Amino acid sequence: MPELPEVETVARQLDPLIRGRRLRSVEILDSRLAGPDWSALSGRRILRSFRSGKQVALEFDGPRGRQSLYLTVHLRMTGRLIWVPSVKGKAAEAVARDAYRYKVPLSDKSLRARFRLEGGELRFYDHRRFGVIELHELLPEPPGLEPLGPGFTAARLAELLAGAKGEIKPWLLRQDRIAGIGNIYASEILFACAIDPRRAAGSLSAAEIKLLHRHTQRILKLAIKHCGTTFSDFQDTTGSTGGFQRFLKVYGREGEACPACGRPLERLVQQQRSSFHCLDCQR
DNA sequence: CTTTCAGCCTGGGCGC
DNA sequence: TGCGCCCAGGCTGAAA
Repeated sequence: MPELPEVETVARQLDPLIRGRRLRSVEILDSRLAGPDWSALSGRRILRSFRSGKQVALEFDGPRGRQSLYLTVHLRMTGRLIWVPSVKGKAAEAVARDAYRYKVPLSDKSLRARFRLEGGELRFYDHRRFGVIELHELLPEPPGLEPLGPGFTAARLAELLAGAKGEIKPWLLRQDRIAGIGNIYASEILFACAIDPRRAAGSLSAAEIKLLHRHTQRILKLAIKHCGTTFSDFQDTTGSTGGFQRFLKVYGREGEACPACGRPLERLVQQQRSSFHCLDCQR
């Protein structure tokens, strides 16, 4: 689930649930996550939960003059952060199940870490175990531009694209250029711009760059508004389930009619990732 | 320098 | 029921 809008959704939903709570203990259930000295967090209070690039970051206070610590979570493909309040038995499990619904449901087998806080625990589930959790004294800066920040302008985008090599769709996935776009939104953004994903990144006209700038912001903001995209077998939805999948125009729709012209949409593979596009609408 | 491409993991889904 | 293959919202690092 983890592109910018989904990570933003998780960080926002988590914030009011865990802000101000003190951490009691950490239990790591996956040896891949065993690196940091988790005891450094014990007794510290969470100041806020926010997004940095595609990562969820939790700021912990620095008691007695010590500096803050930042816990960063990269969800990669299947990571999930679930808040389970300390209520009795079945009710707590129901909260965990309903907090977010995915194609791969929560199971105890994919529970990788638990952060016990006052009043509940923050669980990290990760079916495929690609997720990364780190501890930092200074918040690491995302390598690329924040697309919803003031620095992301059409002019800046044009500068970045001026020297760009390769095709535009893989370029949009480069986190060291723009931080936050992933495989779903790259296809959706290019469809909105009517730009062929195979176009050379350096070949976009000034008008196309303006479109790219505008639709990148528009689509990311719209997806955040709908709590991101959830691929799910569940027909049942809850308030915190992503709703943007209803608005996907091309992603995952190979063979379906283009919403603009009706021609069957195509799937192609670029750098081992699927891209979806319309041969007529995108040039 | 670029670009490709296996690898990291754990399945689900499909064709045979 | 089983086997082999392809697929998956991300990213790294080695090879070419």
